[in-house]
Amino acid sequence: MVTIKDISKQCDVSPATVSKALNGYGDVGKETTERILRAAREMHYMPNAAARQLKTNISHNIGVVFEDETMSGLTHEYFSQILNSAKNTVEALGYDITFISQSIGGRSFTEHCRYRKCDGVLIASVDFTSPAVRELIDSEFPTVTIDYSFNDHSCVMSDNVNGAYRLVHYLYDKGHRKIAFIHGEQTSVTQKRLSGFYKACGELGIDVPEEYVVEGRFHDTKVSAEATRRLMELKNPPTAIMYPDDFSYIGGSNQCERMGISIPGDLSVTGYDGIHLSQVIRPKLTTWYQDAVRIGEVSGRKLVECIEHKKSCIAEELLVDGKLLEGQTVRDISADLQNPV
Amino acid sequence: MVTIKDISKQCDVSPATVSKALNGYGDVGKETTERILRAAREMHYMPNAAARQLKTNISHNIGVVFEDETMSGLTHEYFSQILNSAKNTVEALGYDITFISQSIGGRSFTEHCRYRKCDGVLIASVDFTSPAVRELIDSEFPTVTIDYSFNDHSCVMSDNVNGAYRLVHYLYDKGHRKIAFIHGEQTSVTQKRLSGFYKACGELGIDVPEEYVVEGRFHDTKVSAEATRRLMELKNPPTAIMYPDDFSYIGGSNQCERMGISIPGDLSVTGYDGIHLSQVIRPKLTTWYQDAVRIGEVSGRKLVECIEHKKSCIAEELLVDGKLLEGQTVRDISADLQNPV
DNA sequence: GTAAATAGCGAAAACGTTTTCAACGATAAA
DNA sequence: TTTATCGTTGAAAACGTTTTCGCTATTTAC
Repeated sequence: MVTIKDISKQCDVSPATVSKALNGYGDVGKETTERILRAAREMHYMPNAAARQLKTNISHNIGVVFEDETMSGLTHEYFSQILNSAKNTVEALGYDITFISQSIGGRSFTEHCRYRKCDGVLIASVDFTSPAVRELIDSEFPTVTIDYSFNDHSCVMSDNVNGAYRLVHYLYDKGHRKIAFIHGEQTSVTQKRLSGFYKACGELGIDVPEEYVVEGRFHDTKVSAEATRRLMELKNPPTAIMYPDDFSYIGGSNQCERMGISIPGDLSVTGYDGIHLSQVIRPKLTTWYQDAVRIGEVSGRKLVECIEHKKSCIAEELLVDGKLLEGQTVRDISADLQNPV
Repeated sequence: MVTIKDISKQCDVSPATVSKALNGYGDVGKETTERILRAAREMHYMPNAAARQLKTNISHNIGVVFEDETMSGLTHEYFSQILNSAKNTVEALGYDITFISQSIGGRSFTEHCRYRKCDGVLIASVDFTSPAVRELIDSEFPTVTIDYSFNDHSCVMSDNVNGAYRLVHYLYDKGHRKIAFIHGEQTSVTQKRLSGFYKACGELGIDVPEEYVVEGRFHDTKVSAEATRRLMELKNPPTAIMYPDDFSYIGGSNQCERMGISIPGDLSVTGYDGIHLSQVIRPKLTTWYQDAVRIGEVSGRKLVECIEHKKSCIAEELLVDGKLLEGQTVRDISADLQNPV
């Protein structure tokens, strides 16, 4: 491996000068700088990250916390996309990404980060209420969380209030007045969607029977199928169901088929996420697209900003817009409104 | 941050002794060792990875090469699972994972690995024919590839020959004699599946018209839909189609619906991969399950073995078994065999 | 002309480890 | 008693950087 010392010999200058030239200090002569840079290039010099880190205490390394146990992090397309996008973003800024986990040896997230001297940590798809995450949040590391907000820490979220809000509006425009909402577990994401849901319903004068709002589970087809069954067996079933995510819709769809309910003939539905799958199945799913790529970008950028300007960087909640993907799972029943069954 | 020096002061021994005690050299007295370990624990000592790496030239860090451009790596459930599983495996062995990419600055995979001083590299889901990958393979780094085999390098694959072979046999048992195969791009995986396909057909005396074997694209619903259309418009259409992967099946399924072809009533189909999705859609997909978790495990283990016993570790091709997941997309038409249409 | 500022460079310390080697005292062997 | 052996410890060098500070030579200001 060629080191700074090798270059210094080659160019007949001191190691100090080489280092400075390489790092663009104004401190060294123009001609010398050029000679050094050329030599470095020709000799295929690669800085030794460990040495640099040891000296500067900067690793140019960002930790990423993903859920371990259920594997639901990496396997979830939404989060995979966020991770991938964040990775590309921070890489362009000179940072690498290392997975952080609490290992068997009882090493916590925080300790793992300390061991690897992460410059900052991106936290996504994890149980945010766990003490391990709390410890990390309270630690010395700059953090950015995704889809969950801590006080005094930056956070990137897709605009869940607006997403649910707009879906309701869309359904309303299509003539729906009996709208059910199968939502995810009690998380802050769920709460925002609920608030968007109720806000829209309130504005539009839609009456929401208690039994129309049911708790499901993200990404769980069994639960969504069961919830769908219950809803459709009501004396007064809804004309539209909003699912917590695109994947859950699959369960609902299966259930409808079992019950002889046609989508969108008898029942209109919407998903959430806008993953690839939702756009290739038939009927194409009407859903709310969360801009995962953008979320990854924004969170990566924000984290790097926090790292490099720790002082001036303020904690903030960044909202990323989504958009409605109009598919074929919502029927326009506004004509029926005049003469209801 | 508490260092070895701090501990040495606390325990009234030299830093050298502390280091040795911590690393379990036999070299240091029993009582002293205990004192040191206790102090380390109490003071929350964390070794400085950079310093250690600088000295030992071992980073305990494994690079992972995933496709960048199309994002098809991380977003592909099969590969996500492999990655996740490999991650868990190597973490248990004391290694962390860092993503390796060729960055904008024109840094190649190999240079990136050198910069981070990766102890070894896992290569998956990438264009294996690219010069950048070739360079990495030829470099000083121990590598393990997934689903692609280089000479003199270890490689982990699911048993693609057997997978295709067994699918054909299964279809045959259900009475199918006209079996079409939409396969993926020309990769070594595809070639193995083709060879398994032809082997089974040969053994069973199944005649394979040339037009029954068509090149599609992995994970591409449009292409699979189009290929399905062509096949079903033949004068003599197949009674069964094998798709290159579960996702591609979605495209085929849509096409069949458009053409009024019922699955499995009029056409039997199989997928490949056995991702979550395939088991929750209706009809449930009959498919070949690739044990991604096992593949990740095996490749992680093998890589660490190569790293830690560079000398004695032989390059080998490791096959991981899969299994048939019987769904509802293959109809038993053996009764029809007696009196064909 | 002198004094002061500046540009360009190098010596050396430091970052936190690991590891070699020597030294020491104590014990075993001769 | 002397010598060899062993177990335990420490001094010090090394890994490849970065950065401070001081030095010289040159330029600028007066």
